[in-house]
Amino acid sequence: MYSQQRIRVSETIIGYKKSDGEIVDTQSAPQGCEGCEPIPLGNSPEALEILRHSTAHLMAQAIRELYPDAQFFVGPVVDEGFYYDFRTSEKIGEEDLKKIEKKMKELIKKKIPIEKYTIEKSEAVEKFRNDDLKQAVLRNIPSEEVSIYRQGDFEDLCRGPHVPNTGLLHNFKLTRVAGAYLGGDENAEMLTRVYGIAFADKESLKEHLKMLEEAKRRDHRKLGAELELFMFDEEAGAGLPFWMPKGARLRSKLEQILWCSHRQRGYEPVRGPEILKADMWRTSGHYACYGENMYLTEIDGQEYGLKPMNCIGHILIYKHSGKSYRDLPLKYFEYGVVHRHEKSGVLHGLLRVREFTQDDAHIFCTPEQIKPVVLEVVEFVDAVMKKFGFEYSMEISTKPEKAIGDDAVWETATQALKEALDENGLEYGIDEGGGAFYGPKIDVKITDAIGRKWQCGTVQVDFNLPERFDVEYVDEDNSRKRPVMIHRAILGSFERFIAILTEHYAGEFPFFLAPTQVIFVPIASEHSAYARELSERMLDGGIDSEIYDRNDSLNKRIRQAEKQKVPYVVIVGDEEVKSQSVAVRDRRKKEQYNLSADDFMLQLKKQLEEGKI
RNA sequence: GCUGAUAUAGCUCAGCUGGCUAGAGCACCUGAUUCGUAAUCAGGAGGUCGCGGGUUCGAGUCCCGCUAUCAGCUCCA
Repeated sequence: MYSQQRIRVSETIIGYKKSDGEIVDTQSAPQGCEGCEPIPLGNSPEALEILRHSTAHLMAQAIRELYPDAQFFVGPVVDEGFYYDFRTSEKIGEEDLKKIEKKMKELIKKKIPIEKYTIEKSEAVEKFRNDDLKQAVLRNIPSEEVSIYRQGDFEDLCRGPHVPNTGLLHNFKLTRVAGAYLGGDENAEMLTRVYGIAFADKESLKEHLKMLEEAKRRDHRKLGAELELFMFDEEAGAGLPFWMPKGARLRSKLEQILWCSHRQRGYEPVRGPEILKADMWRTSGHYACYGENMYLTEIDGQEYGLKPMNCIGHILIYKHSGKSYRDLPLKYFEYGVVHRHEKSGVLHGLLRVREFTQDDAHIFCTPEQIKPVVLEVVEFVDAVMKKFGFEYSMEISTKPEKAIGDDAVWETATQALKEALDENGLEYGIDEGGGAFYGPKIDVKITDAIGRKWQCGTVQVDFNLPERFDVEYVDEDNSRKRPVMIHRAILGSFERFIAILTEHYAGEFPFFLAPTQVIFVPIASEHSAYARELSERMLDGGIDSEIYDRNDSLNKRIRQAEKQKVPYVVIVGDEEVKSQSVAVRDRRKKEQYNLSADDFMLQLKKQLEEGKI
């Protein structure tokens, strides 16, 4: 991804890779390392590991010089760079990062050697006796010996690896400052965390910073405002999205596409109420397990809860009439609006909200049907993901320690999930013990434009709710049996999915989803009638268009139209009216061409068809 | 929820260490202009400076509380 550095730095060896993959630095192997692969300074994963870890230490050294009372916890390398957690009496803000960077650059110029020595753990405990954070680190180290790295006056307990001296650490950038719980424990003290990124060469750093800029440009919150898709209102409440006309058009198109694909796959639409008596939630277990996330209220002395999930509605509809084995598998689906009281700090545009709509379905089936049903759902997921060009990965989560149901059923269900994926030639990871208490599941994770992973689709096998609600069917031998319930969502939620779509396409939605698919720009006012005529034809064909015929210059209206990122901007003037044609600016092809109005309509209808799943 | 930061017109932002009627660009309204592929000109209107307290002769500016947003942490579709 990043350009290979071409400069002499590649001659500098900063460590060795052992056959087992372990990295040793030059401090640990001053004589070299026999049978090891040398690691030249560069952008290989191993070199970056060393580089970034050392940059983290360099940052700590700079922070110590600027804030002498700073105490350090840990400073690891992570996917997107490195960070260091620490505590100081002074508050550190974004504007202080420059100061720290400056100090780091001074230290780089000095080319301070980075030395390593090893002491007994007990010695280390004594050495850092006044530093409770280091004591916490030491408590987590099982070995009897610990290593310490020293650069100038700065020393830190560390396993390494590090570069030989600070002069090799030119290309870095501190990216943000934030708080982080000590040891990741919500109830523990909060430390200051500074994040940074480092590369072996300047070009790669530049590329990375450009990528971050691009991510900002694609941010669905920014695009959502620019394209007038959705909004929030401070007085209405946090995490409660409003869909504006263009956003609602986009969403409605997605809903319709998905609705058809559900019907074609044999799903029956159902709809449950938004609010149910709290006793229902007690029976389901939500009240106990999920209660703090639920919105509860009292009506006529009865406690009610706004639904955080749609399962109960579907179960009650199933139970309303007797079911036979002939009815199974029975697939109920609903665009279910749910409310969950998410913590205020986690709300994030449309990606994390308090009211959202799931493309939810519950499939009631026999244990034998689990496998084919799951296979069908996975194929459905794959078709949808392919339609939008998403990369995704899947994970099977197996039986957790606290679980209900006997092992044999768990085994059958888990095996069914695995086989379904294997037979579909799909790869998956295993999250051992990560299942829900009622059954194993497959999670579908989409990778978005910035490389973030989002859990969207999910397929869960549930033996619990059928039991709790006494759900039954009559089998061929006239005995009453318990069906299995499969909970599944393909998109996850329309809100989150549309956020990801927006960033994925950078606001340039494919034709079949675009809120406005065509913008007409009549050259002069007398051409508006022709534009209106075409616009109405389009609406008949299910295509949304707008006419930009305000009293502005032609250039300005074209500019405004282009800024909407619509697939087609159509210019019409005397020539077009005369020949019943259109002059098209095609955003996808980045071309301009003329064709007859009829041919254009045909082209658009064909493109609408591309939206079918 | 926690840590830190931010909140000025519909949007993006000025407004120095508290000092007379709070500025700009875009958007909006009116008029002129009717144009062949990314910003025509002129005029106008629009803000109890997020909300509520406090300090002060005087608060957009300082302090406290609340609300919302942002960066993370913890959690999740």
